[in-house]
Amino acid sequence: MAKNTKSVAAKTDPRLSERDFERIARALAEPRRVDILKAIGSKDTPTPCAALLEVQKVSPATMSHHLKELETACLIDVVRDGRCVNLSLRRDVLQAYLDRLAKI
Amino acid sequence: MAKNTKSVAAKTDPRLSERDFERIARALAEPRRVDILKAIGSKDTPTPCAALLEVQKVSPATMSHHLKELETACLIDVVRDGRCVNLSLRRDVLQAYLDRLAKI
DNA sequence: CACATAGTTCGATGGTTATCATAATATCGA
DNA sequence: TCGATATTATGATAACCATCGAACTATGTG
Repeated sequence: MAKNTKSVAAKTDPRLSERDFERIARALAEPRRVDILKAIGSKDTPTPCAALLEVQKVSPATMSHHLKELETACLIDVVRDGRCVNLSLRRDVLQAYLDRLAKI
Repeated sequence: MAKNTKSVAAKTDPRLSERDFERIARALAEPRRVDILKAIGSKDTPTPCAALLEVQKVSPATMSHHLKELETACLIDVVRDGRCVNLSLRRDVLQAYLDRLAKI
């Protein structure tokens, strides 16, 4: 997982590779993942995975799958804290994606 | 096809329904369709379908399929002129999608 | 009318993926 | 250490979708 994370540059002004760009587009193509992003982005503090499960009606396995997709697309940061996992939105990456699309 | 086209408001400041939003996201998830959009958007004048086929290495059937997806997502306007079909990018819809994503 | 040209539709095929149940892993508290 | 909690990995299933060839429609040209 670290392999793909590295393909996006540092937190400020990330340059998206073609692969990053495609991954982000595919990640955003699933409404459920957009909902998850919205939930994560609505708070300033990292969102616990468990909190997402209370809102989204999916199994933990499915949630884990979606979170991995979002992480692979570099759209979220994933930080483990004991048993819990906290998610935060990478607004810089989202913005980089929007900037790229706007150039069409 | 007209049914879905109507769900997007007039050319200025289109309001995207949830369905529109999801359709656009799915349309953009396919790199080939993004390439097609780029080609269409790179000119100020409508792009003939045949011109796209010269660049994109897909069969006419596949091209037709992708164009339909883009049209259904309201991302392009399709105008028939005799035997030819001319495509133009709906920048207002693309921008509406970007605006919506930026609110996450 | 006969033929060519430009796209579309249909059906089939192979690949991708969303979903879940179950099992596994990891961490914390008693 | 034992059991509970949180998440992840695995394997299976079903739905979705990109692609193409072949048949079809519509339009222009001789």
